[in-house]
Amino acid sequence: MRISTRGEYGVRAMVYMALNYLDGDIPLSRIALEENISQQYLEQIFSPLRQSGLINSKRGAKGGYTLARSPEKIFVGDIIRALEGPIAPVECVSDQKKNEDCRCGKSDNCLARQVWEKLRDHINELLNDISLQDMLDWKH
Amino acid sequence: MRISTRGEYGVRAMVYMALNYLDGDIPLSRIALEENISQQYLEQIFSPLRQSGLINSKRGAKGGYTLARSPEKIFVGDIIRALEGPIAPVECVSDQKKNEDCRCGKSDNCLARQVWEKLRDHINELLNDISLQDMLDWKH
DNA sequence: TTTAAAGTTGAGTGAATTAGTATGTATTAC
DNA sequence: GTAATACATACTAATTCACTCAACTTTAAA
Repeated sequence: MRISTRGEYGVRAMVYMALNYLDGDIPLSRIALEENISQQYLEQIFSPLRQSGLINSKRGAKGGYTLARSPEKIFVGDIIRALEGPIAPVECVSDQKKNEDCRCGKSDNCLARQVWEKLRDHINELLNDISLQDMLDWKH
Repeated sequence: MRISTRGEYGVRAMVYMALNYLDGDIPLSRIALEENISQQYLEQIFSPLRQSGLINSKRGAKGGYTLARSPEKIFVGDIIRALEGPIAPVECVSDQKKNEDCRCGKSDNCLARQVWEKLRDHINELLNDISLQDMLDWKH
């Protein structure tokens, strides 16, 4: 039950962006430096964040990234899903999958499946309810 | 955010054991057949389940496995933890780890960490609350 | 108009993990 | 003694992870 470093770094980077929301465009070099993450790896991470519409980019000198909307409108769930795809503890309860694709072969009376569905929904509800602004507010 | 097939198969096998709780010793060959899981792989999965005290084993002909206690006293969280270790979305909120080991270097004001802690606790609370008996009761 | 700073893209890579197989040993019922 | 079972260890092919590397495009500023 681990998220990858993409998700982990992505959340940290987005929190950093939220903390510095008023600074305008923030170059990756700055995030890489302050969060101690490889800049080239961050580039890979920011690409799907941009494609998901969570951040805007500006190319060229003095360019960088900005949050696409205010921190209270961006949720951890958005970030994780952008970076790791649909949140699902097993393949057969992922959005793209239908019951029939289940490894277990039980089309509708798979008791285990109901656990995975509950777990999936629980995780999504939690992560969809934590905004970047919520996280900023936690700061003592 | 996936669990491994060990956890997935482990839960299915344990549900099977619960469904057939009154049958006495159940050999792996039967579970492997009915749940369509490799018997050799199941052997690897049952070893930590036994070491965690969730099942008892009897060797030799007519041997097999039985639940170590009744289905209402065995929880999905027990099974997952036995097979995958502590449930934690990132390493730095795993039981074994201390704050200082965190990749981010922020000893106590890591905002991201608080998300992972909430997520960890949420998942554990859910899985610690679903017993095998609960699952049997779901059966239409 | 040049230059440097920045984003964008795709390929490559070594290490680790996953999802199993394969093989052999020990124990027990009959 | 034999067959059925648990137990244990080693092996492996494929995949994923966590990056690095290299090339290109765009833009601001000198």
